[in-house]
Amino acid sequence: MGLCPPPLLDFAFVKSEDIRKTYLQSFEERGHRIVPSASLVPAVHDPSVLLTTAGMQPFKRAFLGQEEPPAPRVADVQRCFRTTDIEQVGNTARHLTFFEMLGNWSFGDYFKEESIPWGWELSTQGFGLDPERIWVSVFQGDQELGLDSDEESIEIWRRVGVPDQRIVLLPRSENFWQAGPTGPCGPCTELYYDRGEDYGDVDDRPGDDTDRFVEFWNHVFMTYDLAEDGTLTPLPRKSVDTGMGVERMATLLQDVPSVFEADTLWPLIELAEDLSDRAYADGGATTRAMRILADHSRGTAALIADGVVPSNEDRGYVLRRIMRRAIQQGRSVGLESPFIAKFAERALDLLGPTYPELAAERDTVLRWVNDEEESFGRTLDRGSELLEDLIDQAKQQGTSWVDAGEAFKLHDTYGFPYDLTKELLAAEGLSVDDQGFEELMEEQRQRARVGTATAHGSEDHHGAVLAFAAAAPPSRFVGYEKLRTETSMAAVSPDDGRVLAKLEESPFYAEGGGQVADSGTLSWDGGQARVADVYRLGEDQAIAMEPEGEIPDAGAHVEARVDHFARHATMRNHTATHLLHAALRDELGSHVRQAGSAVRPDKLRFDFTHGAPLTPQEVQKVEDRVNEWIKESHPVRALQMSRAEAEQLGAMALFGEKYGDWVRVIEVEGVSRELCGGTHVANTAEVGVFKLASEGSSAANVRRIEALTGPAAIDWFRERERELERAGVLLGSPQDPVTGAGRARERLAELEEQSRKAGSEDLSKRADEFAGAGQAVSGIEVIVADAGAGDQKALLDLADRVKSKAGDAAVVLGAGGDGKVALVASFSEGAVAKGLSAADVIREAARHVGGGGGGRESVAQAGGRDPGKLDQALAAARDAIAARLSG
RNA sequence: GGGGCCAUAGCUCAGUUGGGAGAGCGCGGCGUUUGCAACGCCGAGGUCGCGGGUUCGAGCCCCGCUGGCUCCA
Repeated sequence: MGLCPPPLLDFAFVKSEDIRKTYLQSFEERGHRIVPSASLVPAVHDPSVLLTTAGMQPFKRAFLGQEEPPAPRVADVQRCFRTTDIEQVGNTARHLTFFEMLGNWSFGDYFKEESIPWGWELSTQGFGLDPERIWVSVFQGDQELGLDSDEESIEIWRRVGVPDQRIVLLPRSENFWQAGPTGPCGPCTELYYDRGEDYGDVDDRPGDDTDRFVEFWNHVFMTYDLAEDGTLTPLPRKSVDTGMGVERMATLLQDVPSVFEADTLWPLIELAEDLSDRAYADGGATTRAMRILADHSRGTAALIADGVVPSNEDRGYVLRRIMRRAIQQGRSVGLESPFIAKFAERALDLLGPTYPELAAERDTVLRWVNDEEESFGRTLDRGSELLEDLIDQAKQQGTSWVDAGEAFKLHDTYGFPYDLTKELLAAEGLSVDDQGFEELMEEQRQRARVGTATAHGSEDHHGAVLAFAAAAPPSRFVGYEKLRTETSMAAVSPDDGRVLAKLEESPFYAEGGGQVADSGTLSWDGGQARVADVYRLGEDQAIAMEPEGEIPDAGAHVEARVDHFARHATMRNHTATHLLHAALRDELGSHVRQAGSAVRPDKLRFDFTHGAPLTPQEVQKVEDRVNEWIKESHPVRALQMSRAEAEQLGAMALFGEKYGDWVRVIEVEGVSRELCGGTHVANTAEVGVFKLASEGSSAANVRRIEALTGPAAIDWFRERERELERAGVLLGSPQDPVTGAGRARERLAELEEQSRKAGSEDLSKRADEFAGAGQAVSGIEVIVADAGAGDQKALLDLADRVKSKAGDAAVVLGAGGDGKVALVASFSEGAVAKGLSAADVIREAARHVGGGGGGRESVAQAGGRDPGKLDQALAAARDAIAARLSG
């Protein structure tokens, strides 16, 4: 290589900002288009991942050939989030959950010949790394794949000047990349930097799990398509996917021991030191806690800014977990809540220059972070109380441990961190069985996996539809302009009772952006079909139809007609959805973000992030606001503009937009702008009327509103009106149901009072009668009688009165009617003292009427189904009492 | 996607083989007190989340739903 030019960067002063700039500039100079980081929330079209876990994620569809890449050569810095190594964070010098990846990409453009030398050049000249300390790894080949070692890469490395002894061969597990069980894959080659023996052993090698050799740049060469049977077919367009971790590079270039000391994270550690009065370098536990706090709080800020909300499912749960871990670690070093917001703010300060879109969400981030810290505080308080009980129990029983099952329940059911359980127990000299706890955790994981595995099933069908659509050129969608078109059938294929069809030109909207697919008809010479569903396949679509008559051949002339009535209803609901979104943000705050929606002809459903139920006042204000906009007749337009323009105009973007040059923005003049591919009315007045029908929740911190517009809303009002009328008729005042109801209510109270009085008098009179009709046996007044009528409660009441009038008494009363029998027994203390048991007596009696019963010694009740035998039952009761008293 | 727990008076909750719906705080009235605090007595307040089922009988057992909490994927 000859003379090395002086490094562009001075180790001691290099900032992470310089690393990003150097990298991106270098690739820009090499013809790459620089694109902004995608959101941490992946595109809606990719349900396979929860979060953006790698730099290549946003380009996955481009690599798979399902989407056009923004350019043949692209470079970017991508924010990423990964929880696979979450347990390692804090323990090692390099593991993080949130990190940034620099990457350069070739979509069928350049390959190894360019990628490897550029990697070398930028590492040594751009970043000024010592060439002598750079090692590389190369794929060593794999028998199962039938591949030899990657000689091409080895040859190129030699050529740029890496000696053989610093080229290490690694197996498939390390240096062969694949996105999944099938699909594009290929060998990779990695650049390592030797940090010296201070960080490991003399005989360490790249690929070993120590901190001596730091992998800082991976180059993946997508070469083959891996089929299900394991065979490899060369890809028509070979691609390159590389990734360089910003934090790792900063660690190397700033010459600090771990990623936590690099400028991307250190200010967070400093904050922890300031607030806690403890030193990061102090010892194992403090160091670890501050590292976790730094990493997790940064991840928290980034996730929330990208629209994730703490919750108990999916990505919301990932967020909650790291938030709670961060809070707990903070507490463990003596921080006093609330403190997470301070870390989130500093994290946003750090991320802001690179990702202004994150910094813009500051208020939202702080709001959720404070909310969650508060609710976690409640969880901890409750858990502490439960744990106190366990500690008391253990002490009382004199044991030195707490059952693993109890500790697990504390964690599983009440969300109380296991670490904390152990810590608090240890302070009381108690322990818990770690292994038992782990076993219970494993069982829980097993259950979850089994459950998940049985859930999926329709993947095959999706694949079949994809394959069908791929066989013909993409359909032109004309549904924004036309609801009817004459075109020809591009492809037809039977599919599980229905028929898949593809049109050259289609007016049917395919399900997407929450809006359901259009319904309609297809007709051709010799038959017709109902359009049952329209599948969205990227930019393309396929139709599931239910034909009558002959099935047409591909190429047949067809007339496609959208059900315009349903379409127009859907358009009203879609525009209303945008109005609702805007009204919610106005009334509740800018933390409100769409979290899913369903726009259908009959109603609309809108999920959004918000931490509390809406008050009736809020509901009314939102409804009023939407109706005002409708009344004001705002024009609604669909605009095509560049992504940058849209951002500048402040269009509300949904999570996970794609890298398109042009975006479609729906503008409700003076009200809102949203990126949206759906169909809308031309003016808000067309919505007619908006009625919020229900407000509830779909997950923690996510509210769900269902609403109606136009005729559907009017139907709703009519239905209410009819109900009111019916109620009025029933209440005898059809004109004024409310007065009628008030009157009925008063009358009811009056009658109840009268009835109670009359009953009470009657009861008293009858009690006198029964009390006088007893028979004294061994000093106990035995009163057994048929009370005529009454339910359990009335009989009990009566029996108690009789008892209190008769002195020391054993009272058994029965009543029959309507196929049922009620029996009660009420015995005085004196009677019980003589060995009588009301429960025993009542059971004996109940047998005769085909029932059962029970109770306490002093009071018991029973029922039966044979009123005709009530006399026998009462006789049995009398006998039982007599037998007991005389015996 | 799969589990666990919870829902009883305005609030916090108790209610243990299924057998008369409770406590504390709060509220109202009366009393003691110059007044307040405190205390005493009396009282109002409940579709036991909703809907089914089992049973002679369900707050309690079973199923479904709604809402909340929580773990795992």
